[in-house]
Amino acid sequence: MPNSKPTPVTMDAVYTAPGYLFRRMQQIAVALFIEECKAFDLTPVQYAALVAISTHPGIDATRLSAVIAFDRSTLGNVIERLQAKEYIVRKPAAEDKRVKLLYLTKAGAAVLGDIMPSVDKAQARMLQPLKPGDRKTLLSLLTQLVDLNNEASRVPLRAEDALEHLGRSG
Amino acid sequence: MPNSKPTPVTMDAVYTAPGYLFRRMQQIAVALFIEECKAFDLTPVQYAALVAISTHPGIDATRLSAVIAFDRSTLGNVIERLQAKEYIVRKPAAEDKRVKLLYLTKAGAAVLGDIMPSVDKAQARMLQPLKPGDRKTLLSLLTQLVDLNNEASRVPLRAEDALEHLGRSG
DNA sequence: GCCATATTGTCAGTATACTGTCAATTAAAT
DNA sequence: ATTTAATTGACAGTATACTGACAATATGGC
Repeated sequence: MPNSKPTPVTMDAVYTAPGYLFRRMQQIAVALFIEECKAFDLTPVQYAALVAISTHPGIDATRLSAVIAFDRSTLGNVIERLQAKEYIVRKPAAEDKRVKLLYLTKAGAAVLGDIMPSVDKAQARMLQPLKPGDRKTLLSLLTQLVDLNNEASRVPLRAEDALEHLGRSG
Repeated sequence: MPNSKPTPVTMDAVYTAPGYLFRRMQQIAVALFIEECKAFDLTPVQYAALVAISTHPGIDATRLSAVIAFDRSTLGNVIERLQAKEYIVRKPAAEDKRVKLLYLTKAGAAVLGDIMPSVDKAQARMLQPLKPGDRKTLLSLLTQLVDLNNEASRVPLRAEDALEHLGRSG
């Protein structure tokens, strides 16, 4: 045995791990979103939920969680907060007493229209430090990776689920 | 005004936003870490903290938060849990009554050595779906982006802060 | 129609994260 | 030396996230 010493642990075990880098970028992305959108009192998660409800009026919570890939448990609280801010309303479904359907209010539609430029600014800022070509490359690889790893998270994205609610009385 | 209609909102406003993609990848990264490391009862955050304490024995909580770029408030709870698992100990500093210095226990060093292969497996799995060349490209761009956006988060990474504790009695 | 199964929303429990605040303590200014 | 400012660890409050469980309700096989 020429060398039986254990490999010394360095911080590179953390700094070069993709998981650590994704965590950092998520922190940075949220910070930039909050900073650019501080006039609107909406978090990134609440924004995504609003967009999905706007795109799929009358969707229910379970479908919504599949469409934006957020945990159903978590989403309950998000919906409560959006309701408290009077950006959405919940109406019980006619043919299924378990289900509550989600709709944007006028105020919700208004805030969604108003916040868009700030959201775009935040999204642009987080890629800003890269050269334009690199931005495209990163976005492309990131999109592929999220798609190819879709099943790995607890709540895989099921965009097509959004259409199911159209069969309801919605 | 040739067209005064508002732009219709689609889910692309969410799906193509880098912030959303980073959130998804973070969810996926944590899920894969937990799955690969379920035998060890360590979260990604706890793992990073253990590595940092191993690399910088006698570091204090504030320095630790700078070294792994975690919020100081959050880190308090993380340290408590690592202490409860008896992977670290806290000793009051001699020359500064406010400070508590952090050290790995034997059990902490052992679990860190044992968990490494599983951590590596998890990190490899999350990039696995990409071609090897694309993995390198993504990792390179991600590393650059995190570095260039360092100041944007509440707790920027300050790797050099780790050296300050060497001036203590530690 | 009845029973096993699945779905829906909800909740309790744990673990990150960030904001803001605080007391104790130390360092800096003068 | 005394006032001022900064640092440290802690805490309360809010907001994601995930696990596992639950009652109410629907649905399927038979």
